[in-house]
Amino acid sequence: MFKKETEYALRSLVYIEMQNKQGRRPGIVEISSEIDAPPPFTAKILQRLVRMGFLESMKGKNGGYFFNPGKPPIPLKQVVTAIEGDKIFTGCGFGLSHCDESNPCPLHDAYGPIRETIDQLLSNETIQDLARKDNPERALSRIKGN
Amino acid sequence: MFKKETEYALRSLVYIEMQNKQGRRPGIVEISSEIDAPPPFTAKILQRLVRMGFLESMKGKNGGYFFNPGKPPIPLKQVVTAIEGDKIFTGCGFGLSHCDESNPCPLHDAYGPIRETIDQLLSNETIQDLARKDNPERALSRIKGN
DNA sequence: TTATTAGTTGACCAAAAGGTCTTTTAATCA
DNA sequence: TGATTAAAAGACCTTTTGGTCAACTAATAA
Repeated sequence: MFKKETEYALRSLVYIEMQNKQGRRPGIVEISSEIDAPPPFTAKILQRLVRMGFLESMKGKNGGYFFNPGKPPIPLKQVVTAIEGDKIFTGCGFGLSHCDESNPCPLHDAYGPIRETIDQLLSNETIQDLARKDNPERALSRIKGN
Repeated sequence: MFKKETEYALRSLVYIEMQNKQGRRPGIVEISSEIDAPPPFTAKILQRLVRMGFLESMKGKNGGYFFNPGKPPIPLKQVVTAIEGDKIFTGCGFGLSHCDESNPCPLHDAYGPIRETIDQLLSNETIQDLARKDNPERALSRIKGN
């Protein structure tokens, strides 16, 4: 569904939000270990997310990653489009150009609802929603990757 | 949604079926041009599909690709899994392992229906269905890629 | 004010996906 | 049978994705 970079980004953000709510600012080593991702790759991805304004970071002792509590919750769609673009929300399931209601490709009618469902889910769910879904211990035990 | 190889495979198969129904056996040059894919890459993909038994080919004059009319229609899911595996039908949308009903990851409940919809569509639709969806001229004009 | 902690940066490497090219093999028709 | 047509096969190349590494910079606490 998503590429690795997007998966790691989503998992990192959810984990960081969970820790922030406990008053902690997790660092790269902790985050990458908890979400089961390679530390240097995780660092690179988080740097990008910081530059794009999704979250903030602090160097030095007690440093780490954290969300600006003043900002609104972040829909998953924002993260996905920032990393992968909007092809998944607009593109044709069959890989065809010139595919719309008036000139549908053979798969258009069938694929439309799928695209709709994906779009709605990722528009409505936020990082903060996901971090809230469970109590922290249970969520933590299941956020590990494959 | 799919990788290029899968897209080209599906488009090639639909085009070949459409031509077969007109009593023709299209070759690589014709197919790749009609579906807007690179000829050598298309050749490679079709060779694989032939080896996997999805269709047959003939060398020499009047040669080309064709389906064995005795075989049953081919669900899109068969082609997709043969090329990409079944990750799209079984994997977790969030990229997590250990994700099932009894131990759901944060996205599990929301993603389930999407996976279901995709699975059903690709299980029910066949190459032959798609080739039948329109009259050949209209279908041909819209099967071109992006 | 310096040692330590922790994020930043950019160059680099490896694997997979996407794509090309050349040689060989097989079928058919003149 | 030989010329022609068209697929088969495999080596090779390029780009993207995934991932690593080492040097650098900033914050802070002792």
